[in-house]
Amino acid sequence: MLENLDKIKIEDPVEIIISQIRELIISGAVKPGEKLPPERKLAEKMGVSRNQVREAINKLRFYGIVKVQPQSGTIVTGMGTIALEGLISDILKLEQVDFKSLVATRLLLEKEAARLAALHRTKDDLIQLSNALDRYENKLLESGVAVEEDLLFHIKIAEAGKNTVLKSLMMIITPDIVKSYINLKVCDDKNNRKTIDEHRDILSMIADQNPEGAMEAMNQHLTDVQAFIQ
Amino acid sequence: MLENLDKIKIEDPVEIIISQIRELIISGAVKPGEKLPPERKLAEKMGVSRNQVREAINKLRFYGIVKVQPQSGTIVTGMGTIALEGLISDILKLEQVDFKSLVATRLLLEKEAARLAALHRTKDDLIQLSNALDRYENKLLESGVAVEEDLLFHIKIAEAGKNTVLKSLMMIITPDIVKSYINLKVCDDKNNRKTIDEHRDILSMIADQNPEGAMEAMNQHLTDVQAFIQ
DNA sequence: AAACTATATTTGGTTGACCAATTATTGGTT
DNA sequence: AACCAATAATTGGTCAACCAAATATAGTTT
Repeated sequence: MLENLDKIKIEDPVEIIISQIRELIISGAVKPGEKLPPERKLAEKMGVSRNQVREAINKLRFYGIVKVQPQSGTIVTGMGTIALEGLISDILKLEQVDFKSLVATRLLLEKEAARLAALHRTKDDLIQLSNALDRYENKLLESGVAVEEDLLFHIKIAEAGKNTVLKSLMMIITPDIVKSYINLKVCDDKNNRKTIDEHRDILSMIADQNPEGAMEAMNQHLTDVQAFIQ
Repeated sequence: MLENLDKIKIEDPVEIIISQIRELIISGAVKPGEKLPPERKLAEKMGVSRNQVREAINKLRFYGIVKVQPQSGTIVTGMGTIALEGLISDILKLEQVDFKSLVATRLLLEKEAARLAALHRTKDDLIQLSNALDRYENKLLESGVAVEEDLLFHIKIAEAGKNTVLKSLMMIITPDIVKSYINLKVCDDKNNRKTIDEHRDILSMIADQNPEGAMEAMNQHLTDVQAFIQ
């Protein structure tokens, strides 16, 4: 009998507050550049504590939707409406990502990162990459699993490419990659040898300053991983 | 005489706290899966208020580095160390992005988005894109500036591509694009006609389901914008 | 001794009051 | 009337005390 009852979705108060503020902005009541009502007023109007309003504003600030000026007010930034369009309810933070999109996007970013690394790597970058690769191999042979070290190597590649934005984006999706990989148990002993070789291939292409080769090596590596998962 | 004095970089307390917690994690004192010391202890040890520790933990939670369990404790997630490597001091949030990296990365994402849109667009997507384009043109001809509407059109393209992660990433860098464009005054009357035509080209390629053409049209469009800036 | 229950402690969350910087208002001076 | 300085009100930031849930501890029973 009890299993007929639907689970009640308890909604986080701050999410409700966010959507209320969102309404204020997209309805045009508060236009970009203007100030939001003060925290106290918002709290009073909505009948909640000021701290909760505060936390909601914090989140909005995090996404760059508003900008707070201490002792003055919080102004909504110009582009706010764009981000808000997507904020409908999926609290951003690329939650609930579908795996296909994730790996496809990763492939795109990683290939470019490898290409750029081949073009712009310095001697110091090569040392860093080599060290990261060593750490990866040691950890893998030792404990059989080295997801983090693996991805750290990839991050180092992005660093060598000298494109800060690309690196940031890779770091943003990395947590989700890790999560997916752990869930799907990517790591398998018989694959270790192969992935190590592939990593070395990538590094050598970068060392040779061969952008197309690096891109292709990365492509090979990731499609291998991809194939293994499916 | 006074201009000889260096500006003192006043560091935000919570950033210091973050780096301290970061030290705890990467030093291995608190391993992934384990609990962080309670907020009160951290506050006492560092000689700061609990609220500041609290805010630091909030930020770490945003980045997915820790996960708080109310009335129990805050555990560090497995992938935390990776993100922390890059968190050294540049407060993430792709602050202080260099413009070159930004436009280069945008080009990469937008081209792929256009390609995917040509492959996967539905009839409804075409309607949405057409509407977005209309809004852009109207706003541009009316007020002479339509940065937001411009980017909203691009976001719609990403949506039509059906790759959620790619869209999220585009939404992440969009605010910085807007900021840069406004600062550099991209919009200019004599360019309006051209950009409108280019937008229409992109849309028609997507409508024709021509992925290579869409990619090339997008490439053309963005390199034009890029050239105008420099 | 083991298992369970009741109590005490610890933990993150919440609240209301206070602080300093900013902004608005007021009164006076030129 | 215009400008300016002094004061009052407002605002986001900070803090210490309190709350309820989760956990650890002690006590009791079997």
